[in-house]
Amino acid sequence: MATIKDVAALSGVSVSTVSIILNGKAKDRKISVETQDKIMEAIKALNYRPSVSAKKLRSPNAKEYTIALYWASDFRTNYLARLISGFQSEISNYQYPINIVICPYRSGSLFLEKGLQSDHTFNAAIIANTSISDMEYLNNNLPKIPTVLYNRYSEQYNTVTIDNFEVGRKAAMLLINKGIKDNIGLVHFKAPYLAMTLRSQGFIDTCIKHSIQFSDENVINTEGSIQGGVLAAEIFLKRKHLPKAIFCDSDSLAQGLLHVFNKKNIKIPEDSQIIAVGLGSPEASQYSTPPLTVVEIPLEKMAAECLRLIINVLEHRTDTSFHVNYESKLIIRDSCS
Amino acid sequence: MATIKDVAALSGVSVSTVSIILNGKAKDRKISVETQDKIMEAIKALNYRPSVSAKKLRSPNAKEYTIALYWASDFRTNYLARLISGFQSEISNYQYPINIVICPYRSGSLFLEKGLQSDHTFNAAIIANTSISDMEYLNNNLPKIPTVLYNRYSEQYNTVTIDNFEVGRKAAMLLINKGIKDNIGLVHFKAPYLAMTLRSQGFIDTCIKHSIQFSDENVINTEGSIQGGVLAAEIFLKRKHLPKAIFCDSDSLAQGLLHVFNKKNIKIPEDSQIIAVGLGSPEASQYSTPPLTVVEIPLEKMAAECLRLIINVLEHRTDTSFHVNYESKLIIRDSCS
DNA sequence: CTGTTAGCGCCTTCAC
DNA sequence: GTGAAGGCGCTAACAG
Repeated sequence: MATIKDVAALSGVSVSTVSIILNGKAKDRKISVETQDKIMEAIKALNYRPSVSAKKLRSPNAKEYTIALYWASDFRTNYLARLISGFQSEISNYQYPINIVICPYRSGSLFLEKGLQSDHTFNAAIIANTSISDMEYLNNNLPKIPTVLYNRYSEQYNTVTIDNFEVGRKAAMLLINKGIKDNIGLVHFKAPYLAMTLRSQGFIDTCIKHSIQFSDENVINTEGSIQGGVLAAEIFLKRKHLPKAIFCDSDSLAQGLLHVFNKKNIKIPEDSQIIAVGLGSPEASQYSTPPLTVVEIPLEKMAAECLRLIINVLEHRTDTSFHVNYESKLIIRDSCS
Repeated sequence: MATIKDVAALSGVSVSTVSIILNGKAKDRKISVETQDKIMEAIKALNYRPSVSAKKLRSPNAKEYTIALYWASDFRTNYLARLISGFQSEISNYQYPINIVICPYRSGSLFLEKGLQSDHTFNAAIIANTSISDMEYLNNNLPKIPTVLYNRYSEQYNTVTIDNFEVGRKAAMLLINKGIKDNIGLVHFKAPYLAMTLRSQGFIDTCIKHSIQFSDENVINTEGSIQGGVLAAEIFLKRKHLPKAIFCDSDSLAQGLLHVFNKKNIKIPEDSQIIAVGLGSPEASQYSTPPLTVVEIPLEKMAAECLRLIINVLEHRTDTSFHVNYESKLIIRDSCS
């Protein structure tokens, strides 16, 4: 990048002259129009852009933190919206600016992200939805900046989590307590994410533990979108018997099921009950047709906590690493009641 | 904020010693443990935090832009998610990092945002969902950094817009072409946002122009959430005659109507047709019960365009200010077909 | 083992 | 009208 010095050299004046013009004080200092034009030309020719770092360094520096949120770009921006809400509410508690920078990364390629390995980009980082290989990378390459993991656990990191296995277990227990004994369906997004696998595992293990039939035929891997739920529903409809109850690893998937079942006049919950993990907008689950029973994940609170804790680290209020665990909450609505 | 110099002074060593320790090179340089402890203590005592600006300034500076997105915090984070998607896809076209910082602001209080009036915070800004008073402020106080307005028009700014009036007109024309002649409802979020007002206005004016009855009783102001739509639906249900068609100024509102109408076994579109402005997840409208007819706003494309254009400005590829206008798109689905 | 110093890009004060 | 110099916080030689 060209500097003010380059501009000065090219236009044959001194740096201070350039600086004066850049700051719109040309009139005050009575700089000749020719000089100004010369300098403007040089600026364009060199594609000069002022360095915010240099400016910030010089200015009486107010306190300010810039915190990166690493977000796998194949994850639903719906969930991201909930984290941002959480950050917003936490940020309002502070007197100084806290900048959240959204850093999308390709799942499995977190190692490409230079920001984590440099200490001149962000003050701290919050890392969300890492895949198993991303976790492996992180465990072998500690970032240069303070870091919290969002909904992932590692001894070596600060973490804010929920018990994902328990999420699946809660869903299974609801069905079990309702006396359902067989023909249970499971829809999930097949991907290398531990959190998801744990939820499904919690569901399956709990079913099996209570000697509930669980046929592989009723486990459907699909995309993590409403469309994915639509596809899953169509597969279920081709079977002889619709599952009596279906666990969806996200509410997006469940919305897809609801759509298809409603269209085909399949009654929910009479013909098939639906329960989902609450990751998207809680309002959307609450007001779907019919309202969706969910194991709600407190994404906003977790995000706010991540931010609060990482700021504590930045301010030297925390010495050791922390591991905070949140509770998921079963919300029973008409889709499974 | 304390500096490395303060730390050095307090612990009675030189700045370089502190720097060595901060960068984890204590072992290499064989700094005594006592010195290290002394320094660590001083760091905590002074609550010292390294300045990223100073570090960045010193390091061989790769090109990088930090762009602020000003987003009114009372707006739905759903819509925000779509902008972020748009940014993501655009960012992937560049070889250097483009950091998007989400700056939430209180609607009507954009003037409090110091980042716009300083040039040592962000390289550029994208400003979204300004209220009428925010626009007034902006027109009288040009920011110090290159700026684009998102879905707002002003001569003095770069702008990326849609024709909001036309959005309402399109919705009205659909109903008119279907031969609906009276008892039309309108649900919107009453707030000082020009874009919304324009959409409603476009709808109302078009109805009136085609000599369609339009009673004020059928215009409902509510919150801009699904809950708001639920409330609106309940108000409609208390009337003698349900509107034959209802225009919702956002799909969130429409989801609330769908929920209530479905529950009360009111048939859509037979008993009442629903048409909405598509601001939330397009997938959610597509797969609701019934699928929702929307005038879809290309939020992602507009966001990507904002970013592309503002980078052109930063790179001196654009000289004059620009005004780009996007087309909304009527998508007819079962709720009004 | 630790200290001194130059310089990253920029702006401001002072001098010419 | 314009230039020279100092310093913002930090690191990396280079000196001891």
